Amino acid sequence: MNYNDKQLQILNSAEKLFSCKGYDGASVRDIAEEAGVNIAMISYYFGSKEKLMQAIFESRTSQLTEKIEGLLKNEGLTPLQKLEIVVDDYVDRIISKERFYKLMICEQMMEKNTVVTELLNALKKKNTELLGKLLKDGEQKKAFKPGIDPVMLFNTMIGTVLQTFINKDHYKIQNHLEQLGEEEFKKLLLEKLTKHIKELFKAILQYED
Amino acid sequence: MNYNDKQLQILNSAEKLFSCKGYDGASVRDIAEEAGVNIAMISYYFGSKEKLMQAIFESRTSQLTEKIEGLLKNEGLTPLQKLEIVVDDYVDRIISKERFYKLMICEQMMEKNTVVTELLNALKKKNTELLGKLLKDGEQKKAFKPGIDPVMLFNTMIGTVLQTFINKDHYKIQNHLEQLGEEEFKKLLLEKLTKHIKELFKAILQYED
DNA sequence: AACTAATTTAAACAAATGTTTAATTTAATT
DNA sequence: AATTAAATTAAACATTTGTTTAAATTAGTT
Repeated sequence: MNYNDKQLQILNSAEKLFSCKGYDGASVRDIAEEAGVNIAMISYYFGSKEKLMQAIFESRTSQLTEKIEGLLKNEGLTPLQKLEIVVDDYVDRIISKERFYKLMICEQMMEKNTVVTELLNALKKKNTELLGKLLKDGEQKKAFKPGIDPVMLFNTMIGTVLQTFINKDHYKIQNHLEQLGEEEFKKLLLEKLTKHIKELFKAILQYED
Repeated sequence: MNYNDKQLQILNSAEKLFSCKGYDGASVRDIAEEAGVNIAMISYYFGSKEKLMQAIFESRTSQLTEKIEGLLKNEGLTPLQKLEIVVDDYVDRIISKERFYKLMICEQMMEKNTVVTELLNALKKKNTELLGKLLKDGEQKKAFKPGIDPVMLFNTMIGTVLQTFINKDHYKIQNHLEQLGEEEFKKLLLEKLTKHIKELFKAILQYED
């Protein structure tokens, strides 16, 4: 789908308000004001509030698995290297698209919008499939222990990152980082998180030697 | 706070509807109907919808850290044994109080209710403090590696469990467990999760030997 | 039985909700 | 310049929202 500037502005404002006030907590008037457009423009362009939500998810999740798919085909990398790139990619993605991932959690919990739910289910299936392949490949090459559940591994990665982000103020205080600006803090979190998750993965996936 | 039967019924119904429809998505009429009481009873007993939300959090979080505090004082256990009990306790708690923990995630993300936010912040602080002490103790006894961040460890535990629960339908399908009943499935998840998290913790906390 | 306090009710309140309308302005095409 | 299509607007629409009211009922006390 190709959106014009005004449509993109509405999508961004809606994503922002949905993520910090919730779907029902953010009114179309709120969204219109934030986007600087008339209320009627939302129905005009997207049909309804519900379809606006769907449009957010469709636009934000398109070409999401492509990067991982390309990575898996790369023959020059070891399974562990590939896995580390997957971690880098996911942590970075969640951090840079924080709002959308917050929205995603809510939608996964509530399951109010059928279209969104089905879109996310397809995405989860695809992701599990790709990670499963990577694990199987590593297993065959004696790089990973056998019998690792890709879903569990995925949940640890995503869960850790999201939980850290949901509690990032608490993390900031606990680690005495109050003086850091938002961008610096995000950078630090990204480094800490990728390191932590890679350690976790290596520890349970690799053979001790 | 001591609540009578009718108040408890309202609290339960509100928790249920808030967790599956969101705070703004669940109307006081919905809640009253679910609880089988007149709409006005909510204002009568709790003052307002907002204060009803606060009452849920206050009633569900009281005496939450006591168990962990008692555990830490127990001199007969090794730091690793204590940590494993903490994991058992948290996984079980989240699984048996799924609704409330869903609510908690939402509230942590939105931060709309100041009273709830402050209550949760105090809880996080206390939890980090307790886990930090346990890690320090294990460090001194040469059971754990030094320099582990308690917040990061906590986020991995809570994040993994919550993420698994948010995606439990997907987990069910991926592991071909569709025939299992809800209770059986929960039991299986509990076992899988505690095992997985304990493995993670041991792998990054203990010295290789 | 009489009285008081607590509970429960249906109805009403204003405010806010998502969506639509019909008129107007802007842009594009002929 | 005239015509058509697209974009934008303020106002109105019917519902739904959280809360309050004032009357009715129930329970507890004297």
